Amino acid sequence: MDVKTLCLGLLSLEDACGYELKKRCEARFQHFFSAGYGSIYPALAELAEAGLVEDRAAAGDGRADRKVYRITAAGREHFRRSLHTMTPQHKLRSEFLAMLYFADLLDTERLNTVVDERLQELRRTESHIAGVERELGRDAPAGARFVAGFGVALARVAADYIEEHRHLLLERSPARQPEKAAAPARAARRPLDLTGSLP
Amino acid sequence: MDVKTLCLGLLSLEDACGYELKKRCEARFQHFFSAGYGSIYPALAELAEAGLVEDRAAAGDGRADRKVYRITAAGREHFRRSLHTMTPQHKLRSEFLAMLYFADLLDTERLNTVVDERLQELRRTESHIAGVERELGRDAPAGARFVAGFGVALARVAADYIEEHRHLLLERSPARQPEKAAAPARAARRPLDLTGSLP
DNA sequence: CATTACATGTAAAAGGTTACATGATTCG
DNA sequence: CGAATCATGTAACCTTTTACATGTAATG
Repeated sequence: MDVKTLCLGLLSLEDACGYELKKRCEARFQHFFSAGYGSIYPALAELAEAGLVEDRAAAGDGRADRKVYRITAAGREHFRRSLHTMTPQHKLRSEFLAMLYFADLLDTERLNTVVDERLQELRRTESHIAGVERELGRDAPAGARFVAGFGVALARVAADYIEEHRHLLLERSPARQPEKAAAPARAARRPLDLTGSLP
Repeated sequence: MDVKTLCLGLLSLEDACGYELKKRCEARFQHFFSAGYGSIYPALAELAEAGLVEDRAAAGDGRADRKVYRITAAGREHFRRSLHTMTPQHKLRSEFLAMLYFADLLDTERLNTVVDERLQELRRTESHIAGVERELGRDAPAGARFVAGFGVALARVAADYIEEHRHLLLERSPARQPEKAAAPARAARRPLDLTGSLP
């Protein structure tokens, strides 16, 4: 599901202009999807060209003029069909975890800064989604509640794991320690085979 | 951290050819990073051009000839520096969660299939990383153990949450139920404002 | 008066995925 | 003997990110 499809989905719930769409993405999907103006505006233009949405100019009383998009019957049908057709991916790319994998190469201060920042972000996310969750009444769509609950649960566990295990990252492995002691730096390298179970 | 930097990192642990690098990514980083040949081979070429790695041809006894890459002193320094310079991102893009947000629009069968498949994937991932973790001895780098433990913990919680809460997705919200009863389909739409707390 | 929020776009660049092209060897 | 594994690469394509360009209005 690309930004285009997600916009269509959001428009299936409520009319909006591009700017609002971005705000809604941030509010609801913060923890698992992001979209910038650079992808939203072109996406809306393509949707309109395909007849899946229509736009009407709305004079912003006070604010700037807006272009409000409304989904068409064809758009609704298209979205529903794409939900049934696509194979939903779930992709994580974490430079944070990649970095920690090489924790041996980081000095203590840097390591602590990075971990602290990630922790803050996770706690912020956790409380933000918890807030969203609270505002959803019993009559809110099941999906919205499920997704919010999922986000809270995951953020909490991630933060807890990091807090409970971060101390392990400071126990430098004996194999690399010698470098500090002016050793020739290459002689001590013992290539561990971590290839793992599968291939 | 792009594929280029990650390759450099892997080469800081052990010499390898492009093919091996991909296998190692899959084995160790499966749950938070992916890289195809289409990004690894060009990355290695660029690293070599920049003098951060060197390659020597290795006659594959039996197998095809390989190009084995070894990190240079400059490469080691570059990698260490980039670990200290970069701002580590953590990006999740989940079409799965996006889809569940719109669970109202899915028929029961489709919903169950999608959820079951995600669950299987999570359980596979969980046991795979747990396997990797078991093979890491006490002398393995702290980062490798931390990252594996993190992966197991998260995969477990994600799967558990889904199993415990999936039933909620089948309770269709009353606001959308009328569609089944041949209602005009648009009249009943009550646009809930889910904009959320922040902006 | 300055900054933030509202509002819409474009263009270039970066990056990754997919498909293609090729070939040896091993395993069942 | 056919399939899977090992092995290297290229090129087109798709998407997203970033930077740019512009302007109003509310807020502090």
